[in-house]
Amino acid sequence: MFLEQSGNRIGFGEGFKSMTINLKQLSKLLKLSPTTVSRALADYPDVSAKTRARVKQMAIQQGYQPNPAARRLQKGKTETIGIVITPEQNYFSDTFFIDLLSGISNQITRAGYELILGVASDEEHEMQSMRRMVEGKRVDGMILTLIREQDPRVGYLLDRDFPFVLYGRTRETRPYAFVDMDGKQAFEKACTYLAGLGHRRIALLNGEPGFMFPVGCREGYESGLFLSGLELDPDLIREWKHKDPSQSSYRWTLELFKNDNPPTAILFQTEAVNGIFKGLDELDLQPGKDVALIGYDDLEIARIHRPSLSVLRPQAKEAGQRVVNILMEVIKGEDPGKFQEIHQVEMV
Amino acid sequence: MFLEQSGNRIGFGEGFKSMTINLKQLSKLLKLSPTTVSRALADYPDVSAKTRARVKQMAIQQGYQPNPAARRLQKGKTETIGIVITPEQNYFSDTFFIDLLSGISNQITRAGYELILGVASDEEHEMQSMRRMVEGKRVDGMILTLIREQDPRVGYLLDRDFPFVLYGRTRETRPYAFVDMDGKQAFEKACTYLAGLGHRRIALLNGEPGFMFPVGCREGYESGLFLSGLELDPDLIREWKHKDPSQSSYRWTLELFKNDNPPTAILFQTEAVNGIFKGLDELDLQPGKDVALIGYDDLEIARIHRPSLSVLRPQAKEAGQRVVNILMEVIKGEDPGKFQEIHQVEMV
DNA sequence: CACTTTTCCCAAAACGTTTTGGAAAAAGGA
DNA sequence: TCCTTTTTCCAAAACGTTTTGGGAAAAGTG
Repeated sequence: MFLEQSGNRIGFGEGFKSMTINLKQLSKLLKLSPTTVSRALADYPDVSAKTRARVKQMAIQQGYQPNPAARRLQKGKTETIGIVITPEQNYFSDTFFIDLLSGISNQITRAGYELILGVASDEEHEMQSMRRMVEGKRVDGMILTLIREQDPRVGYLLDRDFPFVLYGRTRETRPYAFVDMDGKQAFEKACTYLAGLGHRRIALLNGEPGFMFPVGCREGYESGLFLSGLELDPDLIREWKHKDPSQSSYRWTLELFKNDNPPTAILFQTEAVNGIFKGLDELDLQPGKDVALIGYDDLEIARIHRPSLSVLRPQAKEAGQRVVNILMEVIKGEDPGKFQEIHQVEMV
Repeated sequence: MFLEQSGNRIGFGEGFKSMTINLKQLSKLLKLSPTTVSRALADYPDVSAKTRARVKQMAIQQGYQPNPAARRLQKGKTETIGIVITPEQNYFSDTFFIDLLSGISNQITRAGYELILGVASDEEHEMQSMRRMVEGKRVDGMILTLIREQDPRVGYLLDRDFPFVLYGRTRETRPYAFVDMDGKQAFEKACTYLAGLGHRRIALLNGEPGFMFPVGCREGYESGLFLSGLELDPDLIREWKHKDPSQSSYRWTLELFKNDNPPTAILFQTEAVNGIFKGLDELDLQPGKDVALIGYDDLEIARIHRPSLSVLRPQAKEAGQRVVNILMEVIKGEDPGKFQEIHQVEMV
């Protein structure tokens, strides 16, 4: 048994592999018990101001960092939260998701937590990856994105009373926490705006059916038409599917203009942008001139290269931070039903 | 002291919060010592085949998973590896990076490890995030991407003998492990291919100076010109900068065609694609017809919507898997210098 | 049979924290 | 002064694993 092998500082020739100092070693240096040092660092009131200061100073000087594994074991918390992303869904076709992730990550770090990431190729692996995190006691909470109308993940987590927050919404009667963008309001605004410019034929190229977000967009679109006194033409609404080339945004764009009375404006979500441009190009229509376009998401393409395109820009970073703050509350035991936020979307 | 509060299975009304079973509880169920159960699960030879089978079956039946925190504390390994990404660099403008991440994540999961993610807005935070992981004993190894010619991260990790693998290369004399794409060979091939088609004026719109990858691309470009008997015209080489609009790929595209003897083909990296298209559009030049284009990276735009564009497609997913496998070896103590891989890039 | 070897199992220690439940010393109150 | 309260510290237990160092029983060996 050799407790004294600290070996710190009094340098060997080579750089020591992470001269990691212990609570025990630190306490020895301070001639205090580990208990006191631990409590000093945690600002417990039962350690005098003087020694607390002394401890903290020494801790900094020695570069002491509590071993996370030990800490987690004792506290019974992992201090990490999990997220699973799926490449399938074109996640990264714009800066939106990275902004969201950025907000999430920063806030998590600020809380001293860790973010662990799973990448799943499909719905099944998505669930599998999440179960590994939850059942393997690897996370204290989950963040869910790309929510479906019927989302098994939500039921799973609710069933076992596991903390989570949705970025988005789903059809579920039990209360749960979410942060969502107001797609309805955004599309309504965009629609009335276009109508105000004189457009009478406004098309909606809506996102993948099965997901929740397009539902709101459609509601907003319909409500916008109604408010503007325009009637809804089902032929001006299309839903593209990611996996089916015959129902791609490109195809649908071409289809839209086969109409005897073609649209003069199109509302869509970001993922459709390339298909739309390609389609318009083929039809010799100039975006912004022959056809007005308003897309949802802070699209790089739109911002830099296509001034002809209006966008609805969600504040993704802020939303990410909110998601984390809420999740922390839920982990603490707060009622998830209290946290249901719908954020407004600005039009640019 | 209440050791018997297992409370498993014999259900209460409500679903128990993650009926997490213990090694101790499991061993009690089996009437074995925790030691034996642990060793049975780890396939130690000193437990009989019969009990090993019995243990494993019970473990599965009870859904036993070892507590990661406890395991990590005891083993002195975190069983997690870290990566820091930066939104700045347009990381997500194409599927390339998500493919890389996907390969990394899957392989890490397969090894029973965890991937923790940092998102840093700039170089400074990038370093900071990495230090937190390394010095906070939160990871066993690091994966680095977007490597600069002079990259302080590499020096930092080498100095403290911490395991890491680069996706890319840097200027550093000490041996280190990396997986890189052969940008030189790819651009050389592309260049000679274009020359073979009769192009005599081939431009290079190269990536951000300071990063390592464009260096190889330029070498390949120059070598390709040489092999084709073409002479190098410095006026056909431009380097765009992410932060400087006056040196964007868009601006440079316009510039290139102010030349008395303008290019008939352009080589570039993916990030420049939008600027180039915008520029060509403005000049009334049709991509693929008036100007041949070859871009590096598996660009969604190119694949789906712009058949006129050739691409050099790195096998990002496979590369990600290799990075992880190599990192595992380095963590085991293998000499990093042994692992230096340069992957070929296919032209599509 | 007596001895050695092999097979199979286990008690105890260890990993590095935080928390629990005091206890000694100092301060306050009469 | 003596008793109570407050302040300040600490020893020991606990978190849930894996590893160490045997030890008892069973199986070979002569």
